[in-house]
Amino acid sequence: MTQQWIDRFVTARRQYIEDQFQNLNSMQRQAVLSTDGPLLLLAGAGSGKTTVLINRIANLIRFGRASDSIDVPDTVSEDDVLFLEALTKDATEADQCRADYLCALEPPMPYNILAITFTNKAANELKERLCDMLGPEGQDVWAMTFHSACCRILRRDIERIGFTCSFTIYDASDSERVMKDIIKNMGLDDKTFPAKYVLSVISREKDKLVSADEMLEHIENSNEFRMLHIARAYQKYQKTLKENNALDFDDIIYYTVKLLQEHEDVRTYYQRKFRYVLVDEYQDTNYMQYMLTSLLAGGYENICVVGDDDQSIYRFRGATIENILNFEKHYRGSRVIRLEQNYRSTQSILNAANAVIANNLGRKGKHLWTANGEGKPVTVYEAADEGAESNFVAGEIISKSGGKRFCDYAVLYRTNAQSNALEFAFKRNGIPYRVIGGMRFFDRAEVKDMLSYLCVINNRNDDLRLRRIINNPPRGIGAKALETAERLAQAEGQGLYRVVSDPYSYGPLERSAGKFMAFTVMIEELAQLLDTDISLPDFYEEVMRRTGYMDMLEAKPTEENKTRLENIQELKSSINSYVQNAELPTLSGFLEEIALYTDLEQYHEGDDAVVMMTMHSAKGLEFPNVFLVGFEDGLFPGMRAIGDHEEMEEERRLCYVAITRAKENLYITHAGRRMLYGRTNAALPSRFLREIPEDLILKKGGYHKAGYISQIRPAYTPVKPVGAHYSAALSTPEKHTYLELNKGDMVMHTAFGRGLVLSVIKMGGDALLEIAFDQIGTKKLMAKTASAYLKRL
DNA sequence: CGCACCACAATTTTT
DNA sequence: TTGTGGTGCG
Repeated sequence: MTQQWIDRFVTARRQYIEDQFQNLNSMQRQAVLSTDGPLLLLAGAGSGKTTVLINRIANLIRFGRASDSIDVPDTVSEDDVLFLEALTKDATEADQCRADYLCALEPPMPYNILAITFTNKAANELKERLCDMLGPEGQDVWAMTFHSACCRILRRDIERIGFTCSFTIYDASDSERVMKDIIKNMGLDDKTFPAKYVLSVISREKDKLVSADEMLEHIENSNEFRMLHIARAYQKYQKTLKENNALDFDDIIYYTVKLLQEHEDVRTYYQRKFRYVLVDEYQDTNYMQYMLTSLLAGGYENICVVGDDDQSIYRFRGATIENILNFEKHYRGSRVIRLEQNYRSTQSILNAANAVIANNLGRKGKHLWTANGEGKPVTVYEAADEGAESNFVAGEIISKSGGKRFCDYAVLYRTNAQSNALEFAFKRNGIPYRVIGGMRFFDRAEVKDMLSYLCVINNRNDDLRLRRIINNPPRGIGAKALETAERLAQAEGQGLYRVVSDPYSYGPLERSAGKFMAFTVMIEELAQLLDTDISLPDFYEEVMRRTGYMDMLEAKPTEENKTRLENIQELKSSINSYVQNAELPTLSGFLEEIALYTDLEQYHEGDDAVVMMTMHSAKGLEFPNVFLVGFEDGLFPGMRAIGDHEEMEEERRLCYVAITRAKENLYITHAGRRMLYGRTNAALPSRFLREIPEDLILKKGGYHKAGYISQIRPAYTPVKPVGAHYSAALSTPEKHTYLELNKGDMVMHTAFGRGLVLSVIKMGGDALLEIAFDQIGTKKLMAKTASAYLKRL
């Protein structure tokens, strides 16, 4: 064929493929059709990014890189070109088949595609929608979370780094237990070295891919004794976990990266396997996850990341917004596509969100718009206290809903503790509600106990779980006997189970040997049971009985124990559903699923109830009516964020996420005083409220008029009030209208009382004041905001 | 060994 | 105010 024919073919091919994605807008389609090389997809809230992801994968499987390429196979004839050009929208099935065949260019198999998400929920949604679109072969796409993908990789090759493939996964509380023991054993004070803090330092090191030894090396020549101890604790912690054949959440990714880095054959295997890598919620990835994805995509460099820098709200967990900001530096020749059309909210809601987020400096910049229409203004309600605030929310829901479709309403707050007041109001008003978050099913003691039995049966090296259950229910194995056994195990460099299962070989254990024996025989019998063809649920039933756990609960039928009994029964239904869904159900498979599972999905059970959750948990969700409560400085943005620029930007992103959850109606409420931690404090409206243009806001609520504010707010005298500027000045004081204070000044605050200025730090046109108040202690205040309430003494 | 009592701290938490 | 974890006693 001549070049002209080839060009015509490429054009016709592109046209045909484009026609297959008519349901998308042009930016979305561009994202779907850009198959080759690194691609950064900046997808604003509600811009249909999951749809894009699914269609992109569909395009890859169906047409390979055809939509993005000028390559034409030699087999294509002039006839074919004419056929494609003549093809109409209502082509016969046979013609479509021929067209598909002609257009496909090196299409990958489903298992050549890796699509990584953060949550199980997102992964499941992806899988489901893929299967809807592609049929059963959608199952073979690697659509899973970071952690489950890594587990899958590790189960295959982890033996190369000294674990066995039946490894256990430790959750945060397991890790804490281990660390507490280590701190104690090292003779360190658990006040100066709280396990949580030590673990967080370790977590950050792991994120940087720094091993315990490397950390110690770095620290050794400095004289940071604190870090030195932590580095040693890190070493011990990793050693303990290895002995227990256990990995924590960070290890799952850390070791996968190490495995890929250090074993060329493994790396090559996956780099050849994954022709296309897609990463969802890229703004939430940390360094380690960046390394992982970049290693996995290192073969073909076909990496597509989807994210929204404005929705990065997990910095505190190590997520680094830099990954998204630096994508174009990390991957040369990358393309960037912005999805800014929003299909979720009204323009008013988007305007509010745009206005708030515009105050952030470190961002790529996006401007959401919608064809949905203006919509109603944002309702802002000022309440006297959290009780009144809750009543307003309850009242509004009752009058608006008319008792129907409660599930169309969501209440979002900054901290879980805020749900209490709301729950009272909802109960009083008979509004059905559901609180998401807080205590999770698999965190309940009795559930963890039963799971611990299963863990020990699955992995006899799991000392941590063994210790949890060895005397639960009580078997007369006391702390003393256990301690002796542990010392023996330590001395021999063996696992606890080894010692305990052979107690007669150890003199010091003779008194409790019988009891140890009885316990280990029971475990062994259960383990043998597993080798028969017993079903997993039946097996679990046996575990509940033979361990005596059920008897223990039935023996004392208190209300509490009845609930516990129900909970361990409920675990059986989890096993049931696992068995039904898994291809090849195994105990270790179930345990892995549980370990990597959070019951966030509980929300989609579909009962008609108002949902309450934190703004963090609401990410990715949407509701027709959203209430954002507790918009007060000190609560949202939180105390810690005030005066810390980075933190403040993160809070603002959270605010942006919260606002963009609403489809039709958005309410924002704040209270003049709020009880927190048993203490009532005066509170000022959140600065984020002031960032929303007034013309988008409809103020509601009589509290303002009831005069509370005018009581605490002293007559504010704006500098030279002139005509129309007067009201503007009232709501937003201009630069330098604040009280100029110096270190050492005594001040009087209308709400906080008398105080001494400890420090003044200038920040732009504002200043951060640190004031020690006589009554309530030291507070950080922004001069601009506080000036209205402060006077010099 | 189990229970009661006290001290203490307490954003957010996809895995 | 709430929950949790550690300690000490019966």
